[in-house]
Amino acid sequence: MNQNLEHIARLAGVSRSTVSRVINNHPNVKPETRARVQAIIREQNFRPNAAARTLVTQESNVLSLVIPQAVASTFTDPYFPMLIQSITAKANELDYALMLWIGNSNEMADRFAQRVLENSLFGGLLIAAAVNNDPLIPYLVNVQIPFLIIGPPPLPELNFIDVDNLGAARAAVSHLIDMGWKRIGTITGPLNMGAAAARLDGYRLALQEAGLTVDEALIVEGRFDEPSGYEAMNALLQQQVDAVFVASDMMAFGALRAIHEAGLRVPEDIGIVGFDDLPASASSTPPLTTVRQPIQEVGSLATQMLADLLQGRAEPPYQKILPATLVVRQSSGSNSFRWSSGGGVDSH
Amino acid sequence: MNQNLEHIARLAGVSRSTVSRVINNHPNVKPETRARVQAIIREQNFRPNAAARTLVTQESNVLSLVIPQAVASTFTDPYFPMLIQSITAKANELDYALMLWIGNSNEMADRFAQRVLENSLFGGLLIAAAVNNDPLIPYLVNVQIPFLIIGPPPLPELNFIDVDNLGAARAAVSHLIDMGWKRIGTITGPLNMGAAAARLDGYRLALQEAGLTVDEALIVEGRFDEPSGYEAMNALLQQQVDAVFVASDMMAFGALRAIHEAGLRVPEDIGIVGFDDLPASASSTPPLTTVRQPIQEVGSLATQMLADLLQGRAEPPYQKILPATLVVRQSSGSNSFRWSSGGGVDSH
DNA sequence: CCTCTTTGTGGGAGCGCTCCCAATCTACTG
DNA sequence: CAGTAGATTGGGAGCGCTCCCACAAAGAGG
Repeated sequence: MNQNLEHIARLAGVSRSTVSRVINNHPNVKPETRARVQAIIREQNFRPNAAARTLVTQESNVLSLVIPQAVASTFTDPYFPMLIQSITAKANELDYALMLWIGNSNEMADRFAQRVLENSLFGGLLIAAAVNNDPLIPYLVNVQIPFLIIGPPPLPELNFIDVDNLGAARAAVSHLIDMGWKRIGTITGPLNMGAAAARLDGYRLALQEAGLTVDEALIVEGRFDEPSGYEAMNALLQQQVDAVFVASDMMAFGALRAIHEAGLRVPEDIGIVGFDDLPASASSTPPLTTVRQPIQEVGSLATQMLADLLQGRAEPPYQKILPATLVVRQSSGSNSFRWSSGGGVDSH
Repeated sequence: MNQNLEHIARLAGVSRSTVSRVINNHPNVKPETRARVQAIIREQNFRPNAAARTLVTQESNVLSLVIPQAVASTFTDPYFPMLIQSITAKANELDYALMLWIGNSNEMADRFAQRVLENSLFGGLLIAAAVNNDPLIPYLVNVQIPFLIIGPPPLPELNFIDVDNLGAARAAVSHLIDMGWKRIGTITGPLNMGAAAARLDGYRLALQEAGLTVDEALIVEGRFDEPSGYEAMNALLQQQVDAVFVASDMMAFGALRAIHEAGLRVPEDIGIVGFDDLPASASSTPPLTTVRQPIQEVGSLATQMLADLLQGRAEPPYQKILPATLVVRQSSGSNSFRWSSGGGVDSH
């Protein structure tokens, strides 16, 4: 039953080698021979054995995307879905297959890393949302598999693509200061993740630059998801903040919910800036001022960069930082007089 | 540089075969030999070559999840993310790696199918959200790769897992009728998808059973996403519907937006029932009455069923239909008097 | 007509692994 | 203490492919 090159070769009256040449589009096959072989291949529904091929060439067209430790909520937030989608799209375009590894908090990180390693057949890896001290990174360095980090790299010499988290956070907080808010708090992501830490640094920097003191009581750590934003905002309301920089839009939605429940209005009573610019952020109540992260571009570029690395078109360390821009809408303050982007019409 | 069994064997002073036995946990290796070999493997950071292994055993621990044609919006809807997450979790648990294939509307379906086929090394496939006439299905049948459909099967004898779309839709619409609504429309999913068609059938059935006529003008086709729900609802408002059964929660959110924009209230003026029971549906305004689909369970079970098939623990056709239950909240009507589930407290 | 290149084709070797069988070693039986 | 079953180990074969080299066939040039 199992077909192989030899089988096709026999049917076409040629040799294994010729069939191989036809499949791999090598030159030096007589056009009519090529046509005959191709016909048989189609007719027999023959697909060359990927394992055998990989074995001999020592390379596969498989990339892996690794998300070391996802919680259930990771997937109600569109960030990862959008990232995954842009990665699969680019991978398909470049003719790579994508292997998806999502770590599970219950599983030991170490065992997970082992499993990923054992199964990533020669391809490269994309690591998203790595936490500090993830055991996978040292393993990979050790084993010399090409890989690229999506986000801030835990070590300086690694390949990575990131957005300018610090700069964008700083711009967001400066904007809140410009809008006249005084007591500005922040809701951070999990601080063992580089992106969350960088955004917090940006927050501190902006306050310092404006000559304001950083009050540690106004810094509350969240988990990037909606419920944690809700909780954190409730804590900040106790601290009488009048504005908040929230490190993700999902948390900002949670914060909005907490603020509304407390009977306060945005942006009349409290100013708020998010981070991500999710599709839903433009139509929240009120529309959210937020930092636009080019999520899809990050995914797409990450894939391209890894392919460059694998195919020798780039040398490590291969690093790129994309800008992230502030999108001013209504949640950060009544702004019709100074930030008149577009029509500048206030909500009715 | 490249390590192999022979290399480890030499270092441990044993043969290739023994190393293989250690790696595969075969019995009949003297405990101290086993320990020595394991030590060397760890020390050398050795990982057996997956391709070679697959080549000889003719089986791999790779499953593929195929989403034949996703649009960008597919991934702002939590349905697929939740499905993917439950599948990866189960796959990891069963020691399978997961390959993810997301079709792209621009790419020819046929070429996509070919690529999937060529790269799915011996493992089985999970097909989600298949559209009718997808060329992948006949290919798979032809090539005899084990696969399982998530959703209604396009052919009767295929392996599949589905939820009772028809029954649940019928219950949802019956509920609207029970709430006293008369002119009940529906927003369907893309009707070339089995699940969408089945939900529409349920809608028709419920109306017929209640002795109501089905008005084709009250049936509007959407694309399962928020914007299409918004558009469809605007069309239905023209038709003066007083209630709507919406085939996905995302579309229901869009419908809610359209209704609010039109200055109408839910559930005072219009009753609405969704489908999916996404996490956000419990906290929408008003909380959405919807059909709870056990998305995660579907993903998890699908993976388990495919593994059963691959490992010969089940014979095709292997089929399962899960119940979906109506969750009554506030959007379907003021219900404190007849559907007093829980406290039955109305919104204040 | 003979050499020399070019084009097209076939077959051997070998990628790293598993599986089978044979060989060896051990421990126990009568 | 021979005899044997069982445990342990080693090496050959072969999975299906690509790559290299050898060779045949077909032109090109003198």
